[in-house]
Amino acid sequence: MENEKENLFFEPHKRGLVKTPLKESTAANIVLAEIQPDFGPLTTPTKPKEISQGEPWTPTANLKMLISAVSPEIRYRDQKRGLSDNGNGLPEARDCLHEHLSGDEYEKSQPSRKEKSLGLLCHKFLARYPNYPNPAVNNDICLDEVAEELNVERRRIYDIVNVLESLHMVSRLAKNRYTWHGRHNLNQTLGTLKSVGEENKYAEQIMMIKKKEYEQEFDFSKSYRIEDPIIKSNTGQNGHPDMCFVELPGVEFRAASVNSRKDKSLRVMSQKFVMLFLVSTPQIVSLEIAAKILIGEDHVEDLDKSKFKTKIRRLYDIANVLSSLDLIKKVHVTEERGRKPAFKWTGPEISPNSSGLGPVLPFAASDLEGRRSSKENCAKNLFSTRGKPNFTRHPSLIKLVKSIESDRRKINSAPTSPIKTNKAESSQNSVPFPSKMAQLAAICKMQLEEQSSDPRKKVKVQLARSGHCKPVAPLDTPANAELEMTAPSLIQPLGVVPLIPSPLSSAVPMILPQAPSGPSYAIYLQPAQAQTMTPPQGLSPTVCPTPSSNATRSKGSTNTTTENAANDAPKSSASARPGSLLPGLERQGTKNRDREPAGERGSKRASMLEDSGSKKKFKEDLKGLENVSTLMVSPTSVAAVPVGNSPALTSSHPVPVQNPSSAVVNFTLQHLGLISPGVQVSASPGPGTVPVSPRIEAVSVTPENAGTQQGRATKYDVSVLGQNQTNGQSVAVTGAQQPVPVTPKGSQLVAESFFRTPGGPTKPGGSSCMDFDGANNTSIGTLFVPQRKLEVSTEDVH
DNA sequence: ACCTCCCGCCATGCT
DNA sequence: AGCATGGCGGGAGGT
Repeated sequence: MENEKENLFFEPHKRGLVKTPLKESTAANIVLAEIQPDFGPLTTPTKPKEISQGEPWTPTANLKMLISAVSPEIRYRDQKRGLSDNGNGLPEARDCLHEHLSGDEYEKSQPSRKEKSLGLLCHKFLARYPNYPNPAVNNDICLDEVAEELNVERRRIYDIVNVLESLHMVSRLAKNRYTWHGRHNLNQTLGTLKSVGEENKYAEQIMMIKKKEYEQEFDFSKSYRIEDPIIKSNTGQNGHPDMCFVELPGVEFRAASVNSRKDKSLRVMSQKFVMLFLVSTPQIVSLEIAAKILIGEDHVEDLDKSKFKTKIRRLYDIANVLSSLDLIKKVHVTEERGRKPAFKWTGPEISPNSSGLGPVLPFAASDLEGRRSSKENCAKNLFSTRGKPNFTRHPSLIKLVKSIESDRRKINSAPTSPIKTNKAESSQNSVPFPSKMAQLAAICKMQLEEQSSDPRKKVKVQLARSGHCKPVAPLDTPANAELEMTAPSLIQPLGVVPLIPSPLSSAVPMILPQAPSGPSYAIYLQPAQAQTMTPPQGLSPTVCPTPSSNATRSKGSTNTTTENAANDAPKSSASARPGSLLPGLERQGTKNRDREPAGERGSKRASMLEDSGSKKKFKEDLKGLENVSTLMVSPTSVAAVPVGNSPALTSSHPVPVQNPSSAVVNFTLQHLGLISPGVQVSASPGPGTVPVSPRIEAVSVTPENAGTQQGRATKYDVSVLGQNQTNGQSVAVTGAQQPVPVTPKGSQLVAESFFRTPGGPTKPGGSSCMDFDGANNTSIGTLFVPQRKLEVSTEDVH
């Protein structure tokens, strides 16, 4: 029943009509279909495949598909094989080919394991939907259809969807059906996750683990136990209950039944994993540490090797999806002991609580109880943990959400129509370009960069633009986003607002319909604990360092660099960029940009794009910077930290998180060797604040596969880095030019389906930054870092 | 030999 | 009972 019903819905991207249940019939057919598309795109603009057929997003999707096809990995493989099809690397295509091929060829054609990777699959999946979908359009996703179209088992789709769900990029509508939200909620979600992570003292936990590791190193006799008592103790005992699944209004799980599943561990793990990145200063998290922390929360005691291994496996799964989203990228941290797989956050810098959650909490607390029941339905399971839900939504919000949702549903259900044509056109337009591949690559790259960079602004997208816009919505969106970008305020506000955690204030915002700039839904989840909790930031200085500069700040520099590096492969294609030329492409690029402040991205982009040569160089430079910034290694660090350093850890009270956090961060960094003792890292709070400025003694980076580069080891001076960053930032700022701001942000649309709360953005507790500094100073003095050298090498994520 | 992580069995829980 | 979900870990491809 539901199935049928679900089937009836048509997915936006698909051509609506179809939905035949029939298709299940033969996989072979499916395969073929897919293949065609894949091939087709390269040569023909037309989209053959059924999948995207008419969708508005098709063009984009096609591009993405192509890009993915062109991905370094694939190319690499092709080279090995000697295959050089244009991007035919896609598995599906191969499958089809099989029939025609024989023997070796067949083997060659067979999809390699990589081709079947979750990351690639996720790319394909993401290619189907716009980053910023038009809420007015039906954004339903039918898992069955997707699985068929992508020619994968449904099980795989669940893996992807679960992670996306954890980021609120999709929400479950019903059995087999999800609604695509894209990145509209991403910033908020990340802000919330960051807040939660801070509350949970993840930074401290990370420190503790590292500390232990160090100690162990020194003390060879000790065995390395995965489990960390400390961690354990920290968790939960501190009075910090585990967190609950972070939910955003409008994004919550709709199907109660579905929602109630048991633990949804993958979702929870995903959120926690993301939290680790958000709270750690270097924003590099090794799988080992992540696994330990995640395990620690649940059952420290049980830790055993197999459990650890399983956790690692899951983390890889999650990491693959996050990588596809350009939120993280794989790197390696090399220590004396050896290399450890790790991931670096390449997503947007998030302001500490953009969502404003922290403050909100208080209310939540009251609500909690009442809400709890309802909440349970929705999310409780997510974060299973202990019982108390840390975050919840304000009742009023819930109501609003419901009404909104209902509206949205209506809208969605409404005959959407449209869209595809535009896309098709756009896609075609793009086609004209000489080298499609190049274009694609460029696009991809850009997108990646943008995406990764910052989300800060989320724009809502609305597209209001007239007419065709709608259909095109997705595409348009980007433009809008850009416009909004101007309103970095969303994110930045942090600085402005005093840390004060005014719960109320935060709460209020939520209710508000949103300001134009506001991120999409607001929401907040607050921990049940709120009571105990003090607003995280609150404590300390309210001052925000860089309010004005936020845009420029760190994020731009760091993230950007990273992204650039990551994306390099395609670079050559940059030329394609000319947005004007390619509507479709452009749009995509734009989309990505949305998140960020226009300035940074634009500037970056511009520079990059301008000439490939310079671009390349630029890229390299960035990369170097990136490496540095991210990793910084300090060979000699010192060690030991006073355990005491983090009283907070031990203490259960709601101590001001930030202080501890900052201290922790510093501590952590030092341990890691990322920063030298003298150096302090600023927490990144802010939207862009630059995180680290430590001097790096030596960094060795391993180039990613992308080809990017060369380089391996490079040493950077801090000062240099700083400069670079600065420059970059400034540049970026100026660069703000993003093309297109066509529409006024105004987005009235907002009202339609989404409502955003201004609050989130505004409230940010910018404080964290400040706090950190203070904390750092103090902590720094005391901490010692063990000597070790760390190297980080970035690799492409498979 | 280790790192990744695909694959799909099978438990869980809703319909 | 049947089906949708998704936990889980064996084992194999990659490097």
